[in-house]
Amino acid sequence: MVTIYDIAAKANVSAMTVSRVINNTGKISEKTRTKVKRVMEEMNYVPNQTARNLVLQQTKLLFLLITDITNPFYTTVARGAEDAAKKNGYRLLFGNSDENLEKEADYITTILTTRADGVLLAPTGDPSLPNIDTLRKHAVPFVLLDREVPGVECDIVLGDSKDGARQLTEHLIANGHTRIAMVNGSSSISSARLRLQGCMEAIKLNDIELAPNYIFETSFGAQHDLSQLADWLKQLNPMPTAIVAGNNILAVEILRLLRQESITVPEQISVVCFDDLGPYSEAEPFLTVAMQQAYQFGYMGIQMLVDRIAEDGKNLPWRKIVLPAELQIRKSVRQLS
Amino acid sequence: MVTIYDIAAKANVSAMTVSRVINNTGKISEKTRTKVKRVMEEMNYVPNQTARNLVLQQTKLLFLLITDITNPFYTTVARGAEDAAKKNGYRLLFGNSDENLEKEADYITTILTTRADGVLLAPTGDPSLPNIDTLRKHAVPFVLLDREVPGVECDIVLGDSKDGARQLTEHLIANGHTRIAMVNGSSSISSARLRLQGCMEAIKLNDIELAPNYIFETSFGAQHDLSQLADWLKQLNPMPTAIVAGNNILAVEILRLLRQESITVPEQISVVCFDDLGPYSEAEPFLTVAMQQAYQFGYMGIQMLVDRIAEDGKNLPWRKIVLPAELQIRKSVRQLS
DNA sequence: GCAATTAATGTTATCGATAACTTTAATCTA
DNA sequence: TAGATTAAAGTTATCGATAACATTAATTGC
Repeated sequence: MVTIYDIAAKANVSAMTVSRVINNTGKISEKTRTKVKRVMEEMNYVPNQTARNLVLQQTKLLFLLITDITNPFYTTVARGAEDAAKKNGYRLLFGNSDENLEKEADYITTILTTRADGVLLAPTGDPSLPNIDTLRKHAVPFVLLDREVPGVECDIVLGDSKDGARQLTEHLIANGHTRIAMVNGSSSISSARLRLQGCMEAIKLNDIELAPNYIFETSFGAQHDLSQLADWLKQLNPMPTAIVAGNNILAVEILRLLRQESITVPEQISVVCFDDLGPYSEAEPFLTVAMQQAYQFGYMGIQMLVDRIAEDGKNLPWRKIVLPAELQIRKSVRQLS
Repeated sequence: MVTIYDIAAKANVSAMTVSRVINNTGKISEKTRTKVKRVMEEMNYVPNQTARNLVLQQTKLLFLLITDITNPFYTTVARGAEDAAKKNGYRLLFGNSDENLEKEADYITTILTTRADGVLLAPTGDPSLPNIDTLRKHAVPFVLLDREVPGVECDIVLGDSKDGARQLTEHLIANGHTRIAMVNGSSSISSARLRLQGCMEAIKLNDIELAPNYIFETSFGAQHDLSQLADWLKQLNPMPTAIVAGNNILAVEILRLLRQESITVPEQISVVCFDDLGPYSEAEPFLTVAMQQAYQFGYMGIQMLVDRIAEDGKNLPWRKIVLPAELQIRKSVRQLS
């Protein structure tokens, strides 16, 4: 590989002069500048970022750790993050924790080792606290994504989970539904808790009664096995007329189960959920959802992270951005009577 | 940040001894090993990968450059790639060229600068040749993904595009279709060419005639604007009874257009395509597709790349893997009399 | 019991860049 | 025109690790 010294030798200048030309710093005569540039061209010189990182003590690398790479919500987040990173002169590394605390811990180690300049992190849930503490201990700037963690004061981008869930539920109620069930992610995840709260509030405000077993708690990730969900559904008596899914992935699983059981949507049961289903939903607009501004999650998250890195964490107060969710009415809710 | 020297000082040994403990090399007495390890624990030591990269002349970083991050095919590829990278002790950096040659060139520069050890590359098409030449010039090991580029001898993972397209078309013909149109990606992309060929072969073998204007060429990416596609469709006379889409994204766009025009699928027109639509297709199995082994694309691609890096490009012959596509019959094809 | 091994550790140079300081030559000022 | 200033370079040290070689102490063999 061609180094700065090879260029220096061929151009008959010192390495420092070459460095100055590359970085446009210091005073360089036009003559040597063009000469050095020509030699760099000739020799196909590419700066060694590794060496630069070492001396500059920064990598210009940010890390985005998401919990489910197959979820279009996170794919879109990634896009926004990528664009914002690029705009700010950073590159972006991705990781996927699969809603798994150990994988998350692994990635945190990777992040420390990689010496990324900062992390945009969707924690797996409240138990992520030790992992986040590791970041803090090593003074790695980070911004949380989508989920709050009790005990962690930091910059964060959230969706308005409570309000979104309330909207979904109100919509069901407005369509005459009163037997509303909910399939939700783990209660150790702040957004899952808020979605449940939003749902319950709407129900209470409308003087509806809800049996406790109408709420099923599982993981936000794809289910390997639908049998538990199936058992839960079968045991409900009377059957709910509508199900609120805590996110898009759970909605897909519910749809899959209902197909399997030959229960039609929305004729026999209505289904709504949080988060959209990606490009496919445009072609076959079916599910009624509370749509989140996924791209903005990523974009603003990275923006806050970059600001935090620039401020060196000194005087900038913690910032919290809450992005509203918007009800997108489609065809998965039946109008009752 | 704690360095190897801080550990050395506190443990009363040399930096080299610490390095040996970290890397489990050389001979170290059990006593000093445990002492050093304890000090590392105490001081929260994390090795500086940047420094290591510099001296070892490798980054243990691989780069995956895909052409569309919103396409579930590539998301799944990414998963396979991530798993394979991890298994081989590498980390993976992603990039998204958006089917755009300039963005691709940008990423190639990033890759050179990052000093990634290798690249798994889905080229935007035949015009990617100069970008690939840049990689070659700098001796960066790479493996191509999904698309061949004339003039480039290298390791490559492909899908059997021709056969897949043939299967799709034969399926349409078997269902009584004879007026078959195709919406395809750019003919500067090898897989698009092969898919067209496969389609044509099936048509010819069955003595069907096909007007040239039944073939519409566009980009494999999402269309900003459906009007061109709409114009093309309207001008067809007679209307086709079936459309073969060159990939999943195009199929979604076609479905979107047909909805907009109130043309029902499959009643008025049948639609099939290459590549599956991700998890949703399980919940709402609708489109008949030629399913590709996306995960394997990524997994085997990285595996080949790692082998190539290990062999230092010397004696290993170029390898070409062709993964079959499998017809997945669902509900978007109408049986004609 | 003493040279020859071997085990355990230390020293120095290096990777490729940049920061901080130094040197040389050219230009300016009174 | 001498001394001060500035422009345009060059030198040396450094970032944090590891490779290669050097050193010391302990153990072995005959």
